[in-house]
Amino acid sequence: MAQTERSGCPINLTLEQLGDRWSLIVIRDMMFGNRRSFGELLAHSEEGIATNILADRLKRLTAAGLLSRAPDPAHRQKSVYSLTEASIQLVPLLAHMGAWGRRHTPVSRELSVRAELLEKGGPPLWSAFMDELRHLHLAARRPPRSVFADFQSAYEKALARRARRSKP
Amino acid sequence: MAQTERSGCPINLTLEQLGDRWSLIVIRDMMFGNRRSFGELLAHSEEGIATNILADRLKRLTAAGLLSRAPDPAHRQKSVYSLTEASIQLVPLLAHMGAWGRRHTPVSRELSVRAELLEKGGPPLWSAFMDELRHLHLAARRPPRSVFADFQSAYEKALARRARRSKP
DNA sequence: GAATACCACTTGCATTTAGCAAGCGGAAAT
DNA sequence: ATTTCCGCTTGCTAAATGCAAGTGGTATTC
Repeated sequence: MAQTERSGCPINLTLEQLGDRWSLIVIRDMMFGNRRSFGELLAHSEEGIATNILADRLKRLTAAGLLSRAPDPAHRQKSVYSLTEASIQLVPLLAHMGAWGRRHTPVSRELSVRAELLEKGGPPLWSAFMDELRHLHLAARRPPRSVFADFQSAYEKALARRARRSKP
Repeated sequence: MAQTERSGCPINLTLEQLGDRWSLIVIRDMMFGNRRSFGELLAHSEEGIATNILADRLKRLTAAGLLSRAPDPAHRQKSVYSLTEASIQLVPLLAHMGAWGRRHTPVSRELSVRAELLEKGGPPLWSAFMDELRHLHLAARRPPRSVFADFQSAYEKALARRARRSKP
């Protein structure tokens, strides 16, 4: 989708930037899954993103200032992609998408736990998460608590609960 | 975009429902512009939606339970489209899209005033607006204040301010 | 050093979606 | 009867997505 600026409405302009099938999925995976390289994003894509689409989106989002890219100091073939302040500020938007989706679409329980926590935690939790993302992606100071760790442990609990529930 | 349920993640499922170029634009126009017919949505489309896309989206959103359609009692050729509870619950999402767009995209001042009010008003204002939309679209009780009227007058003030500013 | 594996894409082709504008058929107005 | 209105539909082109093989450079293994 070309950047066409069909109108100056903020909702429209946000959609022109992010309103395709895959951009927010890439940002979600970096944000919640801490995927930072092409290979990680590809290998762990729940939705099965194609290589050409992933390459295209990483390039576009980087050009638009929503991601940044640096060489991986540990491995010369790889780049490390990071969120920028602009993409970190999408946390409330993604939280609302998660909340709406939990209510109106047939979500899987395990993949919903983060959305549930974000909804329950509200704006204070979102701010804490954004601070943590600034630490992980922008070299900001480490915040006192890890929202990320909360998400992970809730997800693992949900997986364990499911494994227990599916016992014969 | 076919409904493929590539994963059970709520963000992904929300995107599968609404993550195309036009669905949220149609919902926005119904919500904020009170456009209720095919002809109105077409004639007042700031972004110039094409007739085949509009027809397709109205059909899809209706089938998905995000819009409802009834014959227009005043005019036999027309239908009246209404938001449903599911689409009314998109207000916070659209509010956040507007807020993000105001910060990160080159918005026009006049078309941003609603987004600015929604951001300033926060969740209490969103709830009031949703109640008003339930009145307008779902025959719920009329709420005490009109958020809609606030939006309109702010928009008209911004237009007047622009007209005054462009005087030679 | 040669062979193999890894890495991030790129490519070629098919399918789907968006975009433009004329066209269609029925209803309403003149 | 003719013209206009109304909500689409259609035919065609352009753009985006999707699949899977291919490419070229780097790193590791034998």
